Amino acid sequence: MKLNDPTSHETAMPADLRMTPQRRQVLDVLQESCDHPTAIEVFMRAKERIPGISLATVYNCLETLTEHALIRQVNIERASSRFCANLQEHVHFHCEGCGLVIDAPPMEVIEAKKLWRLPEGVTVTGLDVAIRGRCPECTKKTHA
Amino acid sequence: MKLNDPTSHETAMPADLRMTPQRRQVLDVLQESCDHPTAIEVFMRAKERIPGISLATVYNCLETLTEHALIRQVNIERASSRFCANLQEHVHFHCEGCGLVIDAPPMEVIEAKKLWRLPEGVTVTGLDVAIRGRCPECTKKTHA
DNA sequence: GTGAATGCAAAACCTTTGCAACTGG
DNA sequence: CCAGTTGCAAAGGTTTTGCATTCAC
Repeated sequence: MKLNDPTSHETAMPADLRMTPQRRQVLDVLQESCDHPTAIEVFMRAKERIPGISLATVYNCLETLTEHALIRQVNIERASSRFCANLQEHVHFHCEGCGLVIDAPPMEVIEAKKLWRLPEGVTVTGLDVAIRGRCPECTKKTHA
Repeated sequence: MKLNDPTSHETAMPADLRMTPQRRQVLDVLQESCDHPTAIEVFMRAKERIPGISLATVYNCLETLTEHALIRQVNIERASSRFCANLQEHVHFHCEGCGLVIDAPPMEVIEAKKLWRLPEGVTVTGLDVAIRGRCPECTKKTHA
């Protein structure tokens, strides 16, 4: 049996993670999808394999799998959109410790096409960047 | 009277935007806030000034002000979080035409601290990037 | 056997919508 | 005056929660 083969749909579960059919299928669904499904979409696809699976379980699985780094949650916040009146070009630094949000201006013009490999022919109209980390205060606390 | 002074709380409304007390206060709240409030938070702060203001109006104002580029909406999607099992380092390209999401790997290691001006002492643990634009197909349609 | 995970239903949220009343230009 | 905006209430959709049942180890 293949273990830890990224192309396999039989990724080994970490030892500290109980392997249930629901978790297995949720992970499989995501490994077979390339369209970044929402929780609801994962639910519908998983339901084709485990008709009795519940939405709450899918949410549980997604959370657990994310915690164990088997999948990634694409949006930084599950929460609601935030707004700001700072119209200068800038990105956002989110402190994982205290939730602080700091505006960070670019050092130089950021050209997405030079930094990331994009398909030929795409048009880039904007860039939304969220930097995750710990603010100076929370960094100190971590070291303490 | 100061017009178009970004530090003023009396930013001139564009000629094509009807200036109502509600819009004025929602904009003022955002210009006085540096913590990127959510719609609900804007609502609560605006309520202190216009007790009768309704949440629906705040949503309306946020949408209108965003359309007129007087404020920015921080998260790309109002919609729900998406998930992916691609654990390779990559960012996401969202097509504004058809909604397609494409994974884009970095050309080289991205160092947030070199690209954006961050406060001294912060720890960076991750970078979430969403590139907005039009995929090759939708780019063609736009030119047609 | 037992602690953890599931399924279900209900609740909690956030956001949108429909519509009558109101108002800024 | 009147198109556009507001406030309210209700609906829509997503996510979370509580709890009895089931299950993986």
